[in-house]
Amino acid sequence: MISLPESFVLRDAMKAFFHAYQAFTDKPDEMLARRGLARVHHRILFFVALHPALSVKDLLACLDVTKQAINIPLRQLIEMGLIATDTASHDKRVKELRLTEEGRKLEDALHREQARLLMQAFAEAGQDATEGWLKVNQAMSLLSKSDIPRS
Amino acid sequence: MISLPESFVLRDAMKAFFHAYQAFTDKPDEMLARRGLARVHHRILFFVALHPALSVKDLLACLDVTKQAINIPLRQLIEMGLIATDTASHDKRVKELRLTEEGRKLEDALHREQARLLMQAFAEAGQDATEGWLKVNQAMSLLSKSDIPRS
DNA sequence: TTTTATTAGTCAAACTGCTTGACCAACTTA
DNA sequence: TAAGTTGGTCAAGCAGTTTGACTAATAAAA
Repeated sequence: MISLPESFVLRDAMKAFFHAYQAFTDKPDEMLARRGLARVHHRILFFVALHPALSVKDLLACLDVTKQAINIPLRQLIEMGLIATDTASHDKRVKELRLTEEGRKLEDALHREQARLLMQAFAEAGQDATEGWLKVNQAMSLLSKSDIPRS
Repeated sequence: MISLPESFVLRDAMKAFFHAYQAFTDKPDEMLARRGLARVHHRILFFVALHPALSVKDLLACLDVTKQAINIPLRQLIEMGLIATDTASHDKRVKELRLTEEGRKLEDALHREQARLLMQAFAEAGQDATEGWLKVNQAMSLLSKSDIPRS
């Protein structure tokens, strides 16, 4: 049984969560803006990096948005040569999305920036806290609807 | 020293963070939408609940947005009788924002929904993990620029 | 084989949330 | 009195998203 913190403590935790997420997206947003890109582009790059050969449909499910929402950003990434598409061998309808070499470079630069922030917070909080942070986020993310679908 | 997870593990952690935050804002967004309100309104209500007598300037600093961004949502909340304003006694320029009784009710309903999700994740992850989660978020949020300013 | 469902893509219209920039009014401080 | 601060407003514009309607290619079911 988790000891219930009083209401104001829980609100402080929520505030910290809010600001932590804000800090997490801050630097990448800035880097992307310099290239005329935005957070959507990063999210696309991120999920394609994490799940190579991701289909468009699964990408939509990951992000929990409509296909119209990523239509233009995805097209831009393809036109800029950051993402490549192949038609899947098992089903010619589906496109498999992959990072190009240049796409991998950009995604990696953004990833390193976020990793730097995380590692800094991890170092301050300690090993056990880090493992706890991962565990709670994992548990909470499973309470959400949009995970990579059981294809 | 924090043991460095391999690249793909860190990406999994980031993904869990993303989806955890998504899950965290999901239910409140839905409840707000039914009233014709949005996440901005919630953020305003949340910070006013956490910091009664908050000034507009400090609210902007909390949210890290411009005054134009909250001009209309804040006005709506005041017109709907969810937020009340008094002029500060120490400085007649500053407005002190407070929740009305009705505002407190709505904020509380939203808060309970988020608390329910958090407590569920906490229960699954355990007491130690919960404390670690708080600790890392706290550390990370302090790495961001926008906290409540030392007034 | 014909029909239905799935995957991907597109165009259009609309709305929200946010930005920059330019102001104004009230008040405080130097 | 002059300068700075806090709050508020109007305007224009952009990005990200939505719903809705439609096409095309392919796969699966009848």
